[in-house]
Amino acid sequence: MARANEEAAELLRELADLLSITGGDAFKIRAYEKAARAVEGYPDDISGLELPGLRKIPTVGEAIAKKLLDYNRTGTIRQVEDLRAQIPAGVRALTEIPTLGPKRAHQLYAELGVSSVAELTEAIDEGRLKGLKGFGPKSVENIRHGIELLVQAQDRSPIDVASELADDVVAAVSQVPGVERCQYTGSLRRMRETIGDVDVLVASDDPQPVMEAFKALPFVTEIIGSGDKKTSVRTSRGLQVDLRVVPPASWGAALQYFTGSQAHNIRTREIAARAGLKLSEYGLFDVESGALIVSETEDEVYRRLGLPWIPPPLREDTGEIEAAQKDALPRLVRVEDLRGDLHTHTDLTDGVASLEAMVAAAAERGLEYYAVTDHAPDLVMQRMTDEKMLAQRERIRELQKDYPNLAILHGTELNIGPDGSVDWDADFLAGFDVCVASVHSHFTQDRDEVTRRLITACENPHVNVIGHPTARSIGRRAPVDADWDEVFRAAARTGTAMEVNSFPDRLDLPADLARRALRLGVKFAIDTDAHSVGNMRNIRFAVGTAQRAWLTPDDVINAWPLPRLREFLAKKP
DNA sequence: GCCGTTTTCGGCCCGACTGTTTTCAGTCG
Repeated sequence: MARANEEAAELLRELADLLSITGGDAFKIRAYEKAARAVEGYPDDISGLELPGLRKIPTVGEAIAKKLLDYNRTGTIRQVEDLRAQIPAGVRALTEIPTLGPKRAHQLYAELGVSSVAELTEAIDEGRLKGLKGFGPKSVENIRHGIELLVQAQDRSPIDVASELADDVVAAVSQVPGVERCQYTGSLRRMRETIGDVDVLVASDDPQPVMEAFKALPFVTEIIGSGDKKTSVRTSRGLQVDLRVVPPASWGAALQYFTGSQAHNIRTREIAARAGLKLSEYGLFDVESGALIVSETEDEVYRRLGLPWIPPPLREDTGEIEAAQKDALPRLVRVEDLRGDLHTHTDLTDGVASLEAMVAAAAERGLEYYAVTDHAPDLVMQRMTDEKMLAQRERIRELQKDYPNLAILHGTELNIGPDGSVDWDADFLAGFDVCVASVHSHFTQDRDEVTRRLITACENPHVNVIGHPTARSIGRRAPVDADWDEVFRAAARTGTAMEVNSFPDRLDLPADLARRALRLGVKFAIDTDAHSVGNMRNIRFAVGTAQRAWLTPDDVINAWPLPRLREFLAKKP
C-alpha cells in the first residue's frame, strides 16, 4: 500500500475530527471520513496524481481533490494546519475517552482551557467541572472512570482472547430458556485482527431472563448499561461485551446490522433508501406503507437489496458492495480448502512436540501434505547443524511409511540476514522439499535496506515462501519498514509465496498488505507456524485474515493439489 | 463536501441508552 495514501487518509481523518470538535457541518465531516477510507483503499499510489486523477477516486470531488493535491505538493493540507493552530492535539485526544465526544471535548477546552487528558484529570480533581452545563455528577464520574480505562486498556484484545470469551458467552446465554438463537457478531465475526469489544446477538421473545443471566456471568465485573433490548458489561478479561436481544423474526436483519462494519451498513442502508426501503436491525421495510418486507435471514435481506450474501470478512466498504453488484465477489478460501501446512516446527529446535506427534496431528487434521520446517543454523540459539537436519530427513523418510495418505515434506525455516542472504548454500538447500525464509532480527533497518533484503531473499532460487513478512508483533513490535509494492513485485516475478501466519499476535501478512500483494500477482501460503499440536487450531485466524484480503483457493499454494504445489516449489530459473 | 433512473438543489443510515439543559442533545455502535 502506498504510504502517500495512508498519510493523506490520516490527514483527512484528522480534518474530520477537528471539524467535529469545532462544530462543523455533520455531513461535511462524513464526506471527509468517507473520502479517507476511499483514499486508503485506492489501489494506485496517489502521490503522482493531478486533479483529474484524484477526482477518479470514489467520493472525492472537487474540494477534496484540491486538498489531496495540496498534500501531494506540500506534504500536508493547509486547512488541517490551520485547525491544528486553533485546536491543540490534546483536545482531539480527549475524544478517545469513552462517553466524551467532540462536542463536550470542545466545551471543556473553550470554557476551562482543558487541552489534554492530564489537564482534564486535574480539572476534575479540583472540582472545576462543577456547574459546567451538561456535566452533572454522573457525567463527571463517567469521564473520570473513562480516563482510568483509557490509561490501563490502551490496546484492543488479540483475536484469540476475544474469540474464547465470545464462545463462553454464547455457550452460557444459549442455555437460557426462551433463547432461540445466539451468535457473536461485530468485528469478531468479520475476523478483524484485534477486537475492541465482543458483540453477542440473541433471538428471544423474552429478554428479561437473558439479561439477568448475562449480568450474572462469573467474569462480568461491571454493568455499563442495561435496558430491555441491550446490556453492556465489562469483564475480568479486559473486554467489554455488548449483548443485544431481538425478536426471533428479526434475526437476519439484526445479524446483518450488528456484524457491521458501520461503513458497510451505511452503504446497505443507502441502497435500501434509494429503493424506497428502510433497513434497520428489525428488518427491511417499505418506507411508504411501513410494511415489513424481509428480516428472517441475512441472505434474504441482501437479496432483496439486489445483492448476493456478502461474507462478513469483506464487509468493510472497501469494494465489496461494488463487487456484489457486479456479482463478482471472490470465492473466499476456507479452512477446509487447505490441503497442507508449509511452516511447522518440532522439538528439534524450538517446538515443544516431537516430529511423530506433530505428524500424527497433521494426519488428524486430514491434511494431504505437511512440511516440517525447523530453524536453520543462523539462529544460533536453536543449535541446528547440518548433521541434525540430515538425520531428521532420514527419520521423516522412515515415518512416511506409516502415512500412506499424508505426504511428509522436509523443509526448513531459514533466517534472512541483514543483507538478504540465508543460512545454507545452494547445494544444501537443494536437498529440501520446501524452504521458508523469515526475518528474525535487525528490525530497525531503514526502508531501502529492508526492501533490498526481502527482494534478495525472493530472488534466491531455493526460497519458496517468505515467512511472517513484516515480522510485526501485534501490540509489541512494529512491522519492518519496506516498500511493499517493490517486494511484492519481486515475489510475483520470482514465484515466491508470501505467508499469512496464524499466530494471533502475528497475522502476518496483515490483511491490507495481503490484498495489495494479491493485486500485484503474488501467491500465498496460509501456515500455522505451529510449535505445538495446540497451535494448529490457530489456522482459523490466518484464514480469516486471508478472507479479509479477498484470497481465493487459487491464490493459496497450500490449497493446491500436491503435484501443482511441487511445480510451484520447483520454482525459478 | 458529495452526488444524481426521484434531484445540479436538497438531501445525506438508523436506533438505543444515558444524563440532564424536563423534551432532548450527546455519545456510541
